[in-house]
Amino acid sequence: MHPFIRKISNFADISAGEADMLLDLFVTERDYSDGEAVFTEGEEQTTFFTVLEGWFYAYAILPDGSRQIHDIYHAGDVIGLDHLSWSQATTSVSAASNGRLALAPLEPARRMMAGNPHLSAILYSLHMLTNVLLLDRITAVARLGAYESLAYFLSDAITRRKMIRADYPSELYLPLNQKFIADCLGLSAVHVSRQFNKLIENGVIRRLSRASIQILDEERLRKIGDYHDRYANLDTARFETELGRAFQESSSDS
Amino acid sequence: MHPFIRKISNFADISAGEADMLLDLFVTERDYSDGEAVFTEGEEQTTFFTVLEGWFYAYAILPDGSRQIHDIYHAGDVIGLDHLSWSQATTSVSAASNGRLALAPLEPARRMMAGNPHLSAILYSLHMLTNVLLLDRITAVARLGAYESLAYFLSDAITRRKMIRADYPSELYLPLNQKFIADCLGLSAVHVSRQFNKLIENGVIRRLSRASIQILDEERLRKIGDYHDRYANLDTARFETELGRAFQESSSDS
DNA sequence: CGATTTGTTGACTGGTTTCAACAGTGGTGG
DNA sequence: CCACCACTGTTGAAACCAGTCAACAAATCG
Repeated sequence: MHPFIRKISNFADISAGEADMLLDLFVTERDYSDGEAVFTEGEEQTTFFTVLEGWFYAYAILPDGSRQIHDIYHAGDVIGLDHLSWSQATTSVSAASNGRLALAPLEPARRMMAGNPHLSAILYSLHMLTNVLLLDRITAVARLGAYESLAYFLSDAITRRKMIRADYPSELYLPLNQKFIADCLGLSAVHVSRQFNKLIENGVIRRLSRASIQILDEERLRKIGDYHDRYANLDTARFETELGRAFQESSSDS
Repeated sequence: MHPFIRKISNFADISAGEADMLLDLFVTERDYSDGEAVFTEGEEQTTFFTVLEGWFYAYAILPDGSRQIHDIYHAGDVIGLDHLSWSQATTSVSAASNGRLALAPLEPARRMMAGNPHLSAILYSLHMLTNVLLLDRITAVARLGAYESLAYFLSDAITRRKMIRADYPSELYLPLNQKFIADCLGLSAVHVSRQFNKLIENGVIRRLSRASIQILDEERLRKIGDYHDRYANLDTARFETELGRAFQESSSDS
């Protein structure tokens, strides 16, 4: 199944026809190599994206040259929905590994959203979800120490992986170097290294290879990072019945 | 003019009829006194809100008892739009001063959004705006020092005030104590006090009374906090013409 | 006017950064 | 296949920023 549809079906019922409508928006695919820029802050935008394969990330560069990473995108995630409201990108996005994106021009997407309020509602909900997750991240970054903050980061990475494969194994493949993680959390790479080893010492995780770790005690990791699983609490029933029905009624009304 | 409409008209053309449709959603008004809870994380929700008067804020309490403030709401801001997707509140909201809210039940709101894609698009855009602002806040909190971070906070407060009155004076009324600001930025109250005085020493701001300050050098303040005015860059023309038109066409099509 | 809350100041502590040197790893080309 | 090189992660020492604690001052409220 297409990763985008797989992700959506985690929290919303979507018919085969609707899935096709969504996928029809993505008229182009493109490969990116590790480190390649997808777009840069300020550039004029005419498409949005979904990740087919690989890791991508959004970031900003500060006046002093340091980098703040805003978000990491895995297979199935949507990139650049904000291009619907800003013609110019508000952040920069690059590839964190070799990968592949599907591109959807904005115009047909706008029409599709207008014509299909149910799908529109799903995208709306997806957007709210990222918003709530962002608030959790602010909390983690602003109020937790480096050790806890890193635990939060890893918990989130696991949870997001599980969205794509429920039976995701306890090995977590993380093709992100420690400078990268540091720039997510507002820490220094050196300190991330220390906290990483502290998690290993405490028996919470184990290193399998350079780019992958094994989670030994997932529950403890989540507790350290005070991680709330917002996906689980997303009220899909309500969303489907009330919001979806309201939209569907109205579109068949007129 | 109603503060909610005044805020929206800052970045979207809205007809008198549409404004009335929106305002009709708010069937109740209620007064809150300083410190009173509007709702608490986990509580079942059946309405969303807009601020008529006073200051409100969203926050979370961490396991160690510390508080992270997620957002501050002024007159015209919307509270609890996420209740459309979660039946239970994901954060807590309280009054930061005496104030007044207008309440809108969710059901009619859903129907209105489904039936009027133009208004729906406006709300969608409003949501994207808060999302982009959140990313800026993460950057400020995670990567800037306390001095810069405070400058960011004040810049944002000014900008948001100006959304309601373009001719807003250089005096900024801030009925928020320093512990409150500290909890926004993930700092200690003591340290906020020190950075505040540093801004005063440097001639950037001046204290008028306990609860209000005067901005002496607004541009410098923004520069210190690396503040980007996202409202200014919101592409209203594109939003109005393309997205609005697409929605309007489709609703008159069928 | 006294009581409570809020802001200020100083000394101390602790977490995090920075710098520098080094080790391990992977990749590349000879 | 090996030698070399670049990149990434590790470790220690020192500096720095921010937190904590405590005492006090100032403002606000009843």
